[in-house]
Amino acid sequence: MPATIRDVATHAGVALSTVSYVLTGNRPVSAATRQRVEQSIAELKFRPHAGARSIRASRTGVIGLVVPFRAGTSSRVRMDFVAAVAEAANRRHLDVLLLTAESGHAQIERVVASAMVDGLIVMDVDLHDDRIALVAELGKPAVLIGMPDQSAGLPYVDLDFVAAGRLCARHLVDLGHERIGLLGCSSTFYEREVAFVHRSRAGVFEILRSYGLPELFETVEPVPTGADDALRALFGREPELTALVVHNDMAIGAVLESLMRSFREVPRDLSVVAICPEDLASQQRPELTFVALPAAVLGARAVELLVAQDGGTPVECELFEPALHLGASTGPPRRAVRRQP
Amino acid sequence: MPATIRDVATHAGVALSTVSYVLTGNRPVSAATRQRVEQSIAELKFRPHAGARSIRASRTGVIGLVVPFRAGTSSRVRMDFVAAVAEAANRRHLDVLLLTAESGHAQIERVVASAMVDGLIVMDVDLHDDRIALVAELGKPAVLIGMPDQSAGLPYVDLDFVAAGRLCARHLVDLGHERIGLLGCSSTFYEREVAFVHRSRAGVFEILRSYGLPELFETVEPVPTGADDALRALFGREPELTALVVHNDMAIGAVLESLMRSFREVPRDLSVVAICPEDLASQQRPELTFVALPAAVLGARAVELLVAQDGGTPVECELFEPALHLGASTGPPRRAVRRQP
DNA sequence: GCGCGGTGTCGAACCGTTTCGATCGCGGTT
DNA sequence: AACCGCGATCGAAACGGTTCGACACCGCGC
Repeated sequence: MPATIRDVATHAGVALSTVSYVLTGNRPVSAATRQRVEQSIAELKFRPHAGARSIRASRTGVIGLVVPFRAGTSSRVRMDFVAAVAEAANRRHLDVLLLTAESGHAQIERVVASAMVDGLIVMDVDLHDDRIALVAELGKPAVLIGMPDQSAGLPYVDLDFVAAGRLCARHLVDLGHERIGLLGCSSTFYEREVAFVHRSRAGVFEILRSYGLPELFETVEPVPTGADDALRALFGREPELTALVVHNDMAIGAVLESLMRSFREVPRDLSVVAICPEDLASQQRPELTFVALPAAVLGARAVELLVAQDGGTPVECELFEPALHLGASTGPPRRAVRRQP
Repeated sequence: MPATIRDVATHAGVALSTVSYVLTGNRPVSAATRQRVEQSIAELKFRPHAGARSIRASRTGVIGLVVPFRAGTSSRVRMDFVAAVAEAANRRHLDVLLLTAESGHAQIERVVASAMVDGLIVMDVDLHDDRIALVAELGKPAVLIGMPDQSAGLPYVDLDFVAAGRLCARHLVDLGHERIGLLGCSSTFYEREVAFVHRSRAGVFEILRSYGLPELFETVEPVPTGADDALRALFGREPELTALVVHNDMAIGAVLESLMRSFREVPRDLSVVAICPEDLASQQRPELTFVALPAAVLGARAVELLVAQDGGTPVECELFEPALHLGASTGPPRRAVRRQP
């Protein structure tokens, strides 16, 4: 029912191939002919059939976004990434195919092997991620969002979470804190060795160790009492706790609320620094000192690295330098002591 | 480079068309032949080329999910819907193309006209939504998530938000509350006439009016002070406020926290009932009395209505009956008065 | 022994596009 | 006047599948 390129050719009185050249620009067409063809295209409301096109052109204009929606991880950061990738793709005139199957191997393989996508962006990367080997051997352009331990030659973009962890811990140490706790994501993240949670913890611990401070760490589980439980455990191990690093965008609000309920005032009784998206930090009371997680930038950058690969550009990774933004949630401990490493 | 159907045919020693029949099942094939062909398919790791297939079969196995990521609406409910649709689609062996362009007309038209999708699911429907006319005249199967004022013959699934609003208000009235406030979404939602926020307000107001109670309403803007501002405005208009309906999944936590900061205890000083996803309600302190927003069910149902349309089933809409779940956040006001309509 | 219907398989046409090689018309050289 | 070069256009062959009509083969009843 819809018009085909043949209909356009007939209507414009030219050869079918000429229409194609107008469409693709793969050969020069005289201005007069081009105009006639374009008019016919408009009149017939012609749209090239994406499938037919993909078969010869061997590209689809679609990128696959691998983002497993695992149960209980409806994180807001993830959503920011998806939105950023989609927007960046649209700017490049690409569409986005969502690949959300939980253990997505079969889906990834199918979608690539049947030529539905030109490339892949893989989110939610683990340190040892068996999807990486799969994606690498599929031979399509691909970019990881998140730095794995070995990337099998795939490019990645990521925030330098080790540096982010260091930044948070050092800021608190510099303020004079000696008992600093880390609240992370849910324990399943650590068991699965999700890259970013591991790295931020490594960065925090590195600083604490270098100052001879204890490595206090608790996960925050995605249950109603998660924040309460974690804080109770932390204070149980170290009653003198004076500062907190929080790397868990879903739990930040609950942590602050839990502190309020237990009558600990931030930052008077407890300093808090978070690793989270900027707007999330500025929505809290008090406004947080935080290391920004620039999901929009990373997502957009991933798309750009992906399209660059088509151009044959050699693989390049990008690790973004984190920055600490001072807010109203950190200050010196009650009895400040400045330490030397 | 990848194997084609011709390679498989040669390898298996059968005609090309026979392989196709094994693949599609469009004609009977003897068990012996089928087995030989399947073996060849496996050995050659053959995958039918999706584009080539789509051209004759005139279906792609992809559905388009229209979900504009408008700035500042990174709502968690939206994410739940996306996840639910994706999961339901996967179960049906369909893939999901994300259509997120902000004013998506051009993108929707392009994707449908170039035969990239077999059907559309449209989220985030407004009362008067000009995308509906567009989608309707494209002539592809489509399902709306959200009930518009006129659906132009398109089927929709939605929670009955008017009934949900009534349920919340009536529950509070039944408990004896006489000064009930409604906290809605951001004002842009009401200006755009997003369907669900309008309907829930209509339902709440309907009950309040029928009991002769004042219609107290404030929007909660997506800014750090949004919840504080809204509550201050509400108490400014009605200092005797004893109950709250909250329909804003992004603000619930902030509202509760703001109440706590102003030393109002829930439900002793103020009853709160929310319209939100179940797990969000049970994550709050105290656990909320709420009307569940069953995103997973609605999303899955939308996919089913979509695939049913291919079978030529006549269009059917589904409006889900809301249910009130009692939690610990509602109770009688300090001085209970039971009212008659 | 022969025609019959039904099953399985084959070859060829077709889907809508891109792309290759060839042709055509034209102005400028020699 | 014949020739060359060149840009614009054309026709036909791909691309990787699906589908239609025909045909070969089989056991069956007469």
